[in-house]
Amino acid sequence: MQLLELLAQNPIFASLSSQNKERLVQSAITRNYQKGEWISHLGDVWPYIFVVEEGCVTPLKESSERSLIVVELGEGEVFWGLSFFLEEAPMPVALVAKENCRISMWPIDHIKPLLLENGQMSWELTRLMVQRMQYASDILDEFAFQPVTGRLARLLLEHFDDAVGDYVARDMTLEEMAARIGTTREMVCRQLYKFADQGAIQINRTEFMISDQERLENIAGKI
Amino acid sequence: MQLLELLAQNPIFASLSSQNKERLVQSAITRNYQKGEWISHLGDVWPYIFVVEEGCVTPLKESSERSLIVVELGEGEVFWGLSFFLEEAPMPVALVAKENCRISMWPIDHIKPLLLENGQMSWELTRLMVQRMQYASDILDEFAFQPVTGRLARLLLEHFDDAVGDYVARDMTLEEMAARIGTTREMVCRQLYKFADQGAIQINRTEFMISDQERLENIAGKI
DNA sequence: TTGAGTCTTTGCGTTAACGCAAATCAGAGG
DNA sequence: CCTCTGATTTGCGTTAACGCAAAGACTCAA
Repeated sequence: MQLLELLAQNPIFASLSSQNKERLVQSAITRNYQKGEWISHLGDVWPYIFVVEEGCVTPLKESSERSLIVVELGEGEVFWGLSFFLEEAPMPVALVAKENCRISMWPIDHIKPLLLENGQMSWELTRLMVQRMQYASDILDEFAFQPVTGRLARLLLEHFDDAVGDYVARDMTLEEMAARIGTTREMVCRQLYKFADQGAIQINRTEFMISDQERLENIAGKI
Repeated sequence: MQLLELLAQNPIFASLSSQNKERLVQSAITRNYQKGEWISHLGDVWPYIFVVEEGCVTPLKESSERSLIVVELGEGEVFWGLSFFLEEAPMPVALVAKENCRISMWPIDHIKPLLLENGQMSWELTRLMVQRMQYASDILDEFAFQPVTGRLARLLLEHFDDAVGDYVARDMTLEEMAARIGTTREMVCRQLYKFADQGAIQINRTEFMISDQERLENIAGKI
């Protein structure tokens, strides 16, 4: 999709005059990234806001030995570095291209004037921020209150919703699942086969299906 | 301190005309809460923004059997329910009075017009939001990557900074510490005495001191 | 077809975290 | 001073989570 169209469809940019939108398209810094390439690093001061034009970007946290995939940003989604709003604030996540992708970004100087004079744009930005807060809050909930078992069950339910009653290819590696729920690939593997023992799922090396959704939901919610 | 003065000192409200500030003081819903009283509950739709006039309010998360104290809001600090910005969004935390306190709050209808016409106010609000994000992100980091040991060490360092080299009263219960780092009081107790064994702190039933700050910092950072 | 590289699976041993219950202690109030 | 209440401490047993290493299986390209 054209950048202009993406902006028009995004609640944050939609309220701008078409002249302003055009201008943004002109001034955008557009870049392509290969799968696996790093767009920015944890701790960077990275004062940009960007929109994903094509492909998929994943913000992720890292420590020695572990990483945590926080979310996936697909076409049309907007994200920004904290120092976009707060000078010197370092990135709390790194940005990595999950697939080959193209993003368009703007430094704060290009956007702040628009925000200050355009209340609606600020408002929508604030709303998006609140959504992100809500999301972050849910993740924290899981980490604080749910054991690995519950977090994995939840991941399966939301990521493999088309696997209810049907075998589908396992399109996430154990490593990736582990990174999404904050554990190790071995743990994920063991848990998967434990779910299978309990009859909630069926699994083999390459395929997978949710055979008893309700049971899996119980595991996700209550244990 | 007078509400008007609190508003004047708060970055968010400071940019308003004094007339608008006066008006806010007039229209504020001011309430007193007893220590331990609940101001709002987890999951409520609570479309208010408020400032703590006196005392201390703690947002906390709850599950059966556990609770997690996210932060403490002291005099002059501002907080809001998510549905202040996002209709129907439920509170991701409950609000509890940590001490007797007084807060002044406003429903969204009173604030939104100010935000839309006052870019500076929106901007400051956004900045505060970003700070909160950063904070939330740090908490998530701890939960995802740090074991109980590290989280507790960190808590000691930041909450008992006056205990470096001096005995101070233990003014947090084990239960409270547990709630701050997401574990149980027994775990906290055991860990404290383990720190003492390692020579990082000295502790008895009522008092406590950090005898080797550096060692504690090592535990907080690296383990 | 072979071989390197990548994933997955599993066995084994270790440490972390937990839950329960009993024992102990400090402080408040009579 | 005595008692009661609530907080702390500790012992014990159990489960969850982990790390390492080895063994299979699959992919892709030479």
